[in-house]
Amino acid sequence: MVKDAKIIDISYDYAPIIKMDPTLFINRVKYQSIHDIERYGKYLVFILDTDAMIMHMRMEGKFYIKKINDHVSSHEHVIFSFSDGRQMRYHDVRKFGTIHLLDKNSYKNQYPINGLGKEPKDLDPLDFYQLIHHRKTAIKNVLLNQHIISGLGNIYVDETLFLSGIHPKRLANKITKKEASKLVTSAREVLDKAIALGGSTIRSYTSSLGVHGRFQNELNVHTKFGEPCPKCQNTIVKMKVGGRTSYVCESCQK
DNA sequence: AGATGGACCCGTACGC
DNA sequence: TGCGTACGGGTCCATC
Repeated sequence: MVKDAKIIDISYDYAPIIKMDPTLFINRVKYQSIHDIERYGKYLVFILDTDAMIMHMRMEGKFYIKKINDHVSSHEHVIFSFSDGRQMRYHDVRKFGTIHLLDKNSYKNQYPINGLGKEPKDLDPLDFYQLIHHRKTAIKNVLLNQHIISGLGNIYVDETLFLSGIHPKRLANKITKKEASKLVTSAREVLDKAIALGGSTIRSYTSSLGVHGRFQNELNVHTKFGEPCPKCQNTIVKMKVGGRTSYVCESCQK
C-alpha cells in the first residue's frame, strides 16, 4: 500500500527511463506524497501533491515494495524512498519503461495520456466501427493502435481476432458493423479473463509480487505455431502483420 | 494517410 | 564449454 506514502528521496541508475532532466525530476517529486493511483490504458498514473507521475512499464516493468536495507537488484532502475523506511523500486530488465511528470491539473490533456483511445469496456461497438471504417490498414494494426482503442497488446490482439473469426490482415475498411461489434466484445472477454488470471507469463512477465500469470494456459492461437486450432484442428500458422509476430488459424479467421 | 523499418534493451534459446 | 546471433515486447520517429 503506497497510498499516502511520502517520497523523501529518489535515486536512479539509468536516466533514459525518466523523460525529463533527472535532477529536475527528483527536485520536483521529492517531498510529495502519493494520493492516488490511476490507470489509462497501459499507463499508470501516481497522483502526487501537485504533479502526476505517469508510468509506462512496457512488457515487464514492475514495482516492488522493499525495505531500505534490502538487496538492490541490478534491474531496479528508479528507487523512491518513503518517509516510513520503505522503498518503491521500479524494476525493468529491458529498461524500456518510461516516466513522465506533469502538472496534476492538466496531465489528461497532455502527452502521453491525451491521445489515448477508449478501452474496450468503455468503447461503444458502433463508435469503434465509425473510428475504423475509413482506415485502409490491417485490422491488427488498428487494434494495436492505442490512439484508437487502448489496452490491447500483441498477445491479446491475436486472441481477440481469433475469438472474432477475423484474419489479422483484413483491411479495417472491410470490417462490417457486426464484425466491429464482435471485435469489441471479444476484446472485453479476452482482457477480463486475462486480468482474472493474473496476465500471461510467456517470456518473463510476472506481477509486481513475482507471481506468474495463468492466462498463457488459456491462449487459443498466440505462440501456438504448428499446433492444431482448438476450434477446427487446422494447423495454426505464424506470420508478420505490421511488423508484429502474429498467430492465426486461417480456417477460422477470414 | 499509411506502410515500413530502425531504434531502444537484454535474457533466452538456439546453432555451431 | 563457450561463443555468436536472432528474437520479441510497446512506442516513437524518420522516411518513403
